[in-house]
Amino acid sequence: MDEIDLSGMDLPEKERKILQAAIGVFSEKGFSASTTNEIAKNAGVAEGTIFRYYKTKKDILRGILIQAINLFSSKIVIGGVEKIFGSAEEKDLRTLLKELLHDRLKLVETFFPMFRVILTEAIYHEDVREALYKNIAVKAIEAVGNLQENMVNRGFVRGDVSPTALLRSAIGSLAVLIAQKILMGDKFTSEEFEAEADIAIDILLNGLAPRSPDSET
Amino acid sequence: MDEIDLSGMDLPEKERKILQAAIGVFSEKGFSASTTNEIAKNAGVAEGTIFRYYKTKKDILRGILIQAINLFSSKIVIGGVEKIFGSAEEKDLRTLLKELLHDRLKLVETFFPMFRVILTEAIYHEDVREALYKNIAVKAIEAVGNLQENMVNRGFVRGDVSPTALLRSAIGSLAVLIAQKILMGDKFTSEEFEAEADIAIDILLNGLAPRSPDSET
Amino acid sequence: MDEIDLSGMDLPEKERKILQAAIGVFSEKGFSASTTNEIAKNAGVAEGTIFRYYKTKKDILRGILIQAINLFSSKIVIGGVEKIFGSAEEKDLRTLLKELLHDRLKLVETFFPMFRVILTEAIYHEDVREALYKNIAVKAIEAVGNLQENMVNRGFVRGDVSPTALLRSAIGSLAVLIAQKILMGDKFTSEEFEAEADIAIDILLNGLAPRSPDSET
Amino acid sequence: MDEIDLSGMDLPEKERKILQAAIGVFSEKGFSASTTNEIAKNAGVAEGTIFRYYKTKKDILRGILIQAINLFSSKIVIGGVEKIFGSAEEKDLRTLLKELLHDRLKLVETFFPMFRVILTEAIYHEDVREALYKNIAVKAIEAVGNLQENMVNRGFVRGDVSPTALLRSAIGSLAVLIAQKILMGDKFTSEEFEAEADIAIDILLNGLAPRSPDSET
DNA sequence: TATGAATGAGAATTCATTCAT
DNA sequence: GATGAATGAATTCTCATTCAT
Repeated sequence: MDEIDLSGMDLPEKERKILQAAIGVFSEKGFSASTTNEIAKNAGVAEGTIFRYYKTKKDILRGILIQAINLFSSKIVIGGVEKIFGSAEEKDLRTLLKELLHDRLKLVETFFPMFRVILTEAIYHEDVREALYKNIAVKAIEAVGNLQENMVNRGFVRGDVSPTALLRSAIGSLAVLIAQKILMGDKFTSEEFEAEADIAIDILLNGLAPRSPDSET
Repeated sequence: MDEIDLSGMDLPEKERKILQAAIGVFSEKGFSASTTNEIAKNAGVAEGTIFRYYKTKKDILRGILIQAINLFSSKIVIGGVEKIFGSAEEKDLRTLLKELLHDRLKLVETFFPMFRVILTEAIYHEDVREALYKNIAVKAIEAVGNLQENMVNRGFVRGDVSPTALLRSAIGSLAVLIAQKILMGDKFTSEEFEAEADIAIDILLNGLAPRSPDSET
Repeated sequence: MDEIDLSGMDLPEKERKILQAAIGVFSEKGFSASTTNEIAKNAGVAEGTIFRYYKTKKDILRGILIQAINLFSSKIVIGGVEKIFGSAEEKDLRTLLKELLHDRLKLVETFFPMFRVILTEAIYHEDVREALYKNIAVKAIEAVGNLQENMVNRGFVRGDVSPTALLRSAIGSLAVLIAQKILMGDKFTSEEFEAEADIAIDILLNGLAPRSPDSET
Repeated sequence: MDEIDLSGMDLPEKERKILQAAIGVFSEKGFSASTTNEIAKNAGVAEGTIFRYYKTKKDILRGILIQAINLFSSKIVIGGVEKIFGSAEEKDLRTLLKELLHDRLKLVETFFPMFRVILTEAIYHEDVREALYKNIAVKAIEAVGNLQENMVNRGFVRGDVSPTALLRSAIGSLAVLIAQKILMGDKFTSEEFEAEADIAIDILLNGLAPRSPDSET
């Protein structure tokens, strides 16, 4: 659950180790409760070395945020969505959403420590929210906008709602499920999760209201 | 947005002041970054006094959590839902959900500092999640279960999903909206929020998929 | 040589101890080379206690400077001069200067650690010089101005030079001697010092140039 | 005001740069507050290089002191005095002292950073004072002794005081003026300085006491 | 020889907690 | 009970010095 792979981001060897260790420690205890001493130990460097790369403890956090935004914005997060929806000519939306859910779950699991750090910061700091919004949310909305027309044409989604609303509802439905799986994983067997996922997607697609009898055939 | 009223929970005057101040300070900076000195100042008591009521700083947090669970579990949180759904014989589900959304938004706004503290703790601590789950989630699911039969009979909701799933989807849809409103409030005018709320509820009720043409008449 | 008595300046017991210790340590090693740990030890308080009274190490220095200016400005420094010159109707200038020299020497010896600290700071910091100038030099020049008319009338000093010039020359002549005594004290027996002092005062009064023969009788 | 020229002292290129940079930095912040990192930067060498030439930071200071003593002892300090007093057969003492004052002022201005460093060290360290005394003061006294007989014969100075006393009084009178000019230069216009210098020299020559009326004619 | 990354001992500062009043 | 001064362990950060390249 530790050891996020940052090797893609070409940082000096030591800096990467420090960042990686910091993500682990911050994620475990939160920023303020973490000590540079512990980060140094986990990174396998001297405490002083940390401060060659990051002027202050706070700068480490900033470093993490920057990496996170790089990581989540274009390449992985948005890219993943586009790959799933772009390549899948033949699949119906239900299948696509299921794939998406699993993909996102894996993403969150992989980057869980980083997520936790960022989430906490976002909860407390306007400027972090702002940065996430600008760098991730805006791009995601754009990406959904691009997909939507195609989806509408294929009869997959309603055409009468904005990409924002569409995205929000999808995120809401899936995020709650993912959060539950991640945070209370031990209450969920895999099969249960699959079943719950199917239901959640069904509700997302068809709504809570009963279908009018004739439309179900 | 400050000054949560805990007067219902009969605590010694000073203790209440301390808790209230602590909620404010923890909410602003997080637990670890907050100092007992600042709490004392905000509470208008001497620093030493805090330690008459709470053996350690951590105990203050525990005190907040206990209050929070009391507050959120039965009376306010679940109670609110029951009142809305119970009393409203004549309204349709769309209206009820709208009312619920506004009620929950007001709740979150009122208790925002407390929420923030609890949320952060829940993110980091299994035992807090456990406590919240047992004391709040379980009750909420029960409450929804009780409502559901009635709703199904009135043709408001599908009868083929569990209360858990139902609750999860509803929470997902509405929570994202509330979070957005709370955290990025300045990007939302009231009218925009109303419009977005209507759409979110519509999606929640009817789904993302296009209704089959004949069912719309 | 340590233990400056600051008891006149009513400071809290602990604060006085800290200040006193700081003067000693700063004087011995200079500000930057001194550690708060050593100050605390010398003051007999915990290191943390220092920071209840002075937010930063630098503030301790500021505290010393303030005390020093209080001490040196009115009461002791200027006051001493006035007492010597004011009360002594019958004595000639030579005697007065001798008394002054001894008084100043004692003053410098008593406050040597404080002196050293202030001197070093003054050498490096414009603002300290400014403060000393405004609070001490200006007053001293005034005081000399007040004395001068009386002196001129009694035929003791020339009336054709400004108080500033007069003060400067007097300080120059005496300060070098005092500095030598303080810094190289072990090269000076008391008798030698007295002899040198007499000569220095004679030169100050009569100049380096040979007196014109007739004026010597 | 920076950039002391040490090129006379044949040191390896890098070593000279390091010393020069160190003088600048030490002079600005004092020894303890200066960092080898900053010295390296100012010298345009790597931090490690410093330690090839000087085993410790303290050794850099020692290096400066050695240079300073070389510089000030024979050549510049004493030499300057001898040149002024030796060559000037026709001038009177007032003129000579004026020339000396200007020469010394220029000297102090030129070597101000070095001066500041040495002065601070001398204030704190007996051994530095000792070194300065032996290498500079003793030679200066000798030099003055050599001049004095000639001066006395020409009716310029009193013959009844020791070279030491003579030197001390001269230094006292002129040093105060130079210090004031250097440290509070902005309070002095050039003309004011000249006027003050004339007065100081007059007092040094003729004393503070009024000349006996008949001797002035 | 020169470099500069890495080190770790040591410095200033913070803060929960204690306790005499 | 309430206070707030005092504590000192713990924390962040600095910097002279070393050493592999």
